[in-house]
Amino acid sequence: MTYRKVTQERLSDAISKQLEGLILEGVLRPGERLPPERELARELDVSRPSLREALQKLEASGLLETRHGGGTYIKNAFATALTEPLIDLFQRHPETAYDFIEFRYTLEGIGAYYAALRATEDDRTLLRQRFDAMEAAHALDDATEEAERDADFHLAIAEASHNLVLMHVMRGLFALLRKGVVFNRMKLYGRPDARNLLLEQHRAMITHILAGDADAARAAAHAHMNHVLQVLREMQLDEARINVARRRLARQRDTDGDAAPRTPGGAVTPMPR
Amino acid sequence: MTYRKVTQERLSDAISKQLEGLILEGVLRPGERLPPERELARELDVSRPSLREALQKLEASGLLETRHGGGTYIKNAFATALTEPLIDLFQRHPETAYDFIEFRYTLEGIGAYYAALRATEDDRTLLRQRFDAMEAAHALDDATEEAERDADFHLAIAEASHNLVLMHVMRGLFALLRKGVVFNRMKLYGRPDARNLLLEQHRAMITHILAGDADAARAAAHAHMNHVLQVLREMQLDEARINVARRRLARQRDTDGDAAPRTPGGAVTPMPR
DNA sequence: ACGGGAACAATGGTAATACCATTGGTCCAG
DNA sequence: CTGGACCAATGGTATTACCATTGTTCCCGT
Repeated sequence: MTYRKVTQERLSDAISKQLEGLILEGVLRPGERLPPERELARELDVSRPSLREALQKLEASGLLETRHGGGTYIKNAFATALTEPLIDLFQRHPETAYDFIEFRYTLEGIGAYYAALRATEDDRTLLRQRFDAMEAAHALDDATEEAERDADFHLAIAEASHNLVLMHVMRGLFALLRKGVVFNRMKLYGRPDARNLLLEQHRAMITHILAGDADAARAAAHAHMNHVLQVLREMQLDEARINVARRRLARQRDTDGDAAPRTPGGAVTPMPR
Repeated sequence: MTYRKVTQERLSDAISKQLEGLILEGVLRPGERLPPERELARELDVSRPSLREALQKLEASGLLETRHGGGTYIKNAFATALTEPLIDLFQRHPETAYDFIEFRYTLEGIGAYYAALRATEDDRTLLRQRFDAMEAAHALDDATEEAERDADFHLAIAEASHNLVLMHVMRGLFALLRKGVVFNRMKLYGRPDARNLLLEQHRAMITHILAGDADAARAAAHAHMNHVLQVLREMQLDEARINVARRRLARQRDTDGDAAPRTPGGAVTPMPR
């Protein structure tokens, strides 16, 4: 018979494990600042040295960053590892903005779908908060602020989907957006009518998510991303894509061959073109 | 002119760097025992806490092993030197395996869909090559090799989808998979019947992609991931997830409320459960 | 009113010390 | 010779104090 090892886990390991879990689950968000060591130690009811050992370990694995005298901050190692290569890509090939939206189309759809099914009460509260904040920014006519709140809203959905991988990837992508690497959201908001439209699309998403209607939520998300793509296209951002010979070839097959949209029924998975 | 940053390196970092050097240079050999902390601290002329922080970091990166009351020992560096911090993060939180597969379900589906529509002749050639390689490994009964070729095959599909963002994210995911989770795959391949089944699922995918049947390709990808999930589930890997209270709550809503699978027709976007 | 700098509070980094827990050996009693 | 108790060595934890850096606030001189 095998006996359960009573190991007596090391305290610092237990701490780091717990913090690690919180980061993974997204309770602690990237960029967020941790409570000061003294306070955190008191709350966890451990000594500061033990806590520090735990923090050291997490910092070693790239999940934290400490600034002497400035606090401890959460890094998103996972998201950056996954999206870091993309920065380079976007800078050299701006035409990938199309791919970006196409990719988000799928992710936003699935995120909204799962969110409608899985959102806890906490999630719902957060969602409402984020939407209200976005609406407030909208009323203030502050494009930059609204773009930020927009991103927050989408991230809240990703969190509510309770798929950690999806959430982290989404965070990585939005980190790119925020840095303005991909394209300028402000341009999007610069258009007079588009802003209202965007808000309504967001409203549709949250409504269906809160109602628990997964299919409708996904459809709303798809419609939203579709619209974003439309605007993008009008801006001739996709012109640049012509240069990429290989991809043009590929697209030709796609558009020439099957002129009819390959989008099955209402439950569209792939992005209509 | 740019000034050299007068960083004021952290003491514990300096210590760990030095020890690390000694280990990697082979001055300290694997299996060897380090002097007791008190003594070492005295020799290096640092306090024991500082030394301990350094040791913790080295232990976290797998270069050391400490036994309570028994001393500190050098571990074989090369056995663990390659494991990146993110990898063991997943190892320590096995419950993310489910999310991982769920996420891949969507990505593989959409990847196969687009690949069927957009694959160039070059893409098709590469796909065939990768599949043949996988089949060859299968015949050789080499589980590790087959897992590698398996990953290559999936990446080829992502490339053929001609969505650069999708491709890069997929690469990132597989980078994680190759190192950390590969051993999970081995278990997968360890099952006698499963191997054949997996191969057939892959065959279905490539067949439909080459035939340009996007819907069928996506369905095949979904079926494949679904099967992987099934096996994973049988291994009770998802048992560990129970501990995460917040997420359990969320899932309950999902499974209790909507017992009927929320998967519309054949064009399944969300992952059936 | 404005700008600059000094003072201060907050916060991470280092150190010293004491005590606890585990390990492994030694030695004694049976 | 064996079992068990004791003990020393050694890593783990906690407490405390103080130093170093950062960021802010607020006052003073212009």
